[in-house]
Amino acid sequence: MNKPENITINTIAEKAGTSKMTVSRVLNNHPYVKSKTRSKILNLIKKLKFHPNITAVNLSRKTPQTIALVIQYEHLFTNYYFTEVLQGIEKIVDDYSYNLIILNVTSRQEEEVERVTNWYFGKFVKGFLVMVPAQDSILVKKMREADIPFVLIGASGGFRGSNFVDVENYTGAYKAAKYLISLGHSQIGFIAGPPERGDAHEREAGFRKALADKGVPVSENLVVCGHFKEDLGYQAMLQLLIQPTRPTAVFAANDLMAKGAMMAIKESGLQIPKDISIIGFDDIDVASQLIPSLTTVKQPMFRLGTEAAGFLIEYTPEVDKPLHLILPTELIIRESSSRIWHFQK
Amino acid sequence: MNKPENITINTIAEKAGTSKMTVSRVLNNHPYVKSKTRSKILNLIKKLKFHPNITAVNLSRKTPQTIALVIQYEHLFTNYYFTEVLQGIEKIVDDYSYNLIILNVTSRQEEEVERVTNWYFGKFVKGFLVMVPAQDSILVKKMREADIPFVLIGASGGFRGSNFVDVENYTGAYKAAKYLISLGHSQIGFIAGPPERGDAHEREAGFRKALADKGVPVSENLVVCGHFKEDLGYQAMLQLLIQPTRPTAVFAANDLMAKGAMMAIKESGLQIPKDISIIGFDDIDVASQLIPSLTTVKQPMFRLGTEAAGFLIEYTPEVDKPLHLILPTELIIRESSSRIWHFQK
DNA sequence: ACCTTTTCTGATACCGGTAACATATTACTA
DNA sequence: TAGTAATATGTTACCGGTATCAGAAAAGGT
Repeated sequence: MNKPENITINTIAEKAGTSKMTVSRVLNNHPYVKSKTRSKILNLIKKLKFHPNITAVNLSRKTPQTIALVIQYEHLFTNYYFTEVLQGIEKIVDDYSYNLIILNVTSRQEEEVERVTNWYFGKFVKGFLVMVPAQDSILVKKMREADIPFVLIGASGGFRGSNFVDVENYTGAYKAAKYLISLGHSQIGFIAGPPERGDAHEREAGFRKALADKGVPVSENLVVCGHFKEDLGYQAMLQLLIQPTRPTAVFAANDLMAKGAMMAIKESGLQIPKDISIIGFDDIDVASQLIPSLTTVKQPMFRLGTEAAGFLIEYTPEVDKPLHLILPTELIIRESSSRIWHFQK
Repeated sequence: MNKPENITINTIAEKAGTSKMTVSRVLNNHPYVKSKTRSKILNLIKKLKFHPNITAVNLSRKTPQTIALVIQYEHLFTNYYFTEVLQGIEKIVDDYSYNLIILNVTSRQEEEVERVTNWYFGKFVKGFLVMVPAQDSILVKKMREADIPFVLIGASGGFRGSNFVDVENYTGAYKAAKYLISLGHSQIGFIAGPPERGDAHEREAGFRKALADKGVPVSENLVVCGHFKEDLGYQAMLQLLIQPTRPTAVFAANDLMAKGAMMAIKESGLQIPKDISIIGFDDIDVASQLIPSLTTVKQPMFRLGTEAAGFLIEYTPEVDKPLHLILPTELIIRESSSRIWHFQK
C-alpha cells in the first residue's frame, strides 16, 4: 500500500530527527540553525522533493506573499509595451520571494469585479497592480470604496486619490515636437491615439503646446486618429499624404502607429527621413530594428513595473502616503528624423 | 481600540448563535440547514461583508479549487484567438466555482519552470492549461516527468502521451483548398505560418494534399511565409503579386495574415474576390467585419477552452485516460472568395 | 570555574476553514 | 404513540505551515 507519498514539513522533520520548527527555520533562512543540521535538512528536502504548501504558508503568516496583476486582454494589443512592464514586475516579485498571479478582466461587469476582489478579501493577495486603460473602470471604483491596496500602471489621469505610476506623456510629447521644430519642420502631422485614453490625450496636448510655444500653427487637417493600432496608423498616414500641404514630419502617438505610417510612406515612394521625418512614442523593441530605425520617446517600461510592484509589496496601510510617481521619458534620436531637407511647395 | 475587524467564519457563527460548522454548511450550500438559520447567517455574511479565506479553504480541502493557465506573452500576438479560448476557460471555471490564475512564462529558463510548477507542488493548483506554441518547451517536459496534470491547448503534435485539445488543422486546410479548387482556381497561393509550429505545418500539409488530390500543381514560388503576422502577411502578398503567374486565389494560414494580404491586394488596385479570392484560417472576430468579409476556416476556440478546462477540473489521476481531443473546423464562406472570374494570361 | 550572553532547538497554540462522526431535533410510518 | 427515518446542528480533529515563548547547549568574559 504505497500511499500517495504526501511529503510535508513533518516528514522532513521526522527523517531528520528534529522538530518541524527547525525545518521551518531552514526553509526561511533563519540564522539560528547549526550548519550541520541545516545541510542534513536541505539534503532531505532535495531528496524527497519537498515543496512547502503555499496555502499553509499563507494561512499562518499574517500577510499574503502574493500580488495580482489585473489586465484586460481585449486591450492588450494596443498595450504592446505590456510585456516589458511585466518583466519589471516579475523581477521585483522574485527579489522579494513573492508570487505573482495574473487576472483577466473583460468588460465592466459587476460579477467580474467580485471575482477579482475576492482574491483580496479571501486573503490570498496583498493587493493589485492594475493595467486597465479605462478611467471609468468600475473595478477601480470598487477597489477604492473597499480600501483595497492597488497601484494603477500607466493611468494617472483622474485618480489623484489612488496610487499610480505613469510616465511623462505630456512632457515627452512636448520634447518630441520641439525637437522636430528645431530641425526646421513647420508642417508637422500628428497621428493621435484613442481620444478616450488619458495617455493619448496627454501626448496630443504636449504636441500642441510645443507648437504653440514655438509659434508653429497646428493644421487641423494634419491631425488624424489612429487609435494606437498599427494598421490604423498606416491608414492615417495615407490620409496625411493626400493633404494639400503634405507634412514634412509626422509625430505618431505610439510606435506601432509610427511603424504603420512608415510603411505607408515607403509605399508612396517617399523616403524617410529625406522627404518625411517620423517620430514615435514608447520605444518598443522593434523601434530600433525598423529601417530606418525609429526616433522615438522612450518610456521606462521596465521601471514602471518595478516601481509599482515594489510599492505594493512594501505597502503598509495607514502609514504610507499614496504613490504618485511620474517617470521621465527620454527622446531617443535615431535615423527616421532629420533636419528639413529642402523647401517644399 | 477598534481592531482591524477581521471577520472570519467564527465571527459569523458567534453572532448567529450557531457553530461555525453550520456557517460552513451555508457557505457550501449544504442542504441540511434550516432555512431560517440559513437566511440569518446569509444576512450576517452580507452585513459584515464576510469572505471566506481562500487559503484556509484550500488547506482543509484535499484538492485545490484552482487551475492555472500558462501562456507566453511574447507569442501572444500571433495567438490572436487567445482571448476567445480564455472566455471558454473562464466559463467552465465559473461553472465549477473554481478559480483561475494566469501565469506568464517567457523563454525556456529552468528557473521559470520552477516558478510555475511550484504552484502545483505547493498544492495551490490542481493542474495547468498550457498554451505555449513550442513543442520543445522544457516546461512541458518537466511537467511530464513530474506527472503534473496538464492539458495542452492547440499543440497536439508530438505529445501523444499528454493530454491535449486541438483543432483539425490539416482537415480544415484541406477543405479550404478543395473549396478554392472547386471554384475553378488552379493558381493558388499559400501564405504559411512559422515553420516551427505544428499547427502551421499541418495547415500547409492539408493545403498541399488537397492540391495533390485534385491534380493541381503547387507552384513553389506561390508559397511564402508570413509567420502568422499581419504585416508579414501583407509583405507576403506583395511577393505573390509580382510573381510571373499571379495567383487567382490565396489561402493564408491565419486570418491576421489574410487581413494583411487583403490590404496589399486592395492597394495594388485589384479587387477581392473578382481578381483574387482570399481565404483565411481561425475566424477571429474581425474576419466578418472586413470589407469584403473574409471566407475562413472557423476554429471552435471557445470550445477549445471549455473542453480543456472541463477535463482538467474533472481529472482524477490513475483513472482517466489521456485526453486526445481534436475538434472539427468549419469552412465559413463569406464574400472574399468567388468562382474564378475570367481566364488570365 | 562561574556567570552572562549568544546560539540553537523544541513545545504549544494558532491561522480559518472542512471532514467525519455524534447527537439532537423533527417528520413520517405503522 | 412508539419506532424509525430524515433533517438539522454540534464536537473534535486536522490540513501544513509559522509565531511565540521557553529551555538547552555552546561561547565568551572575568
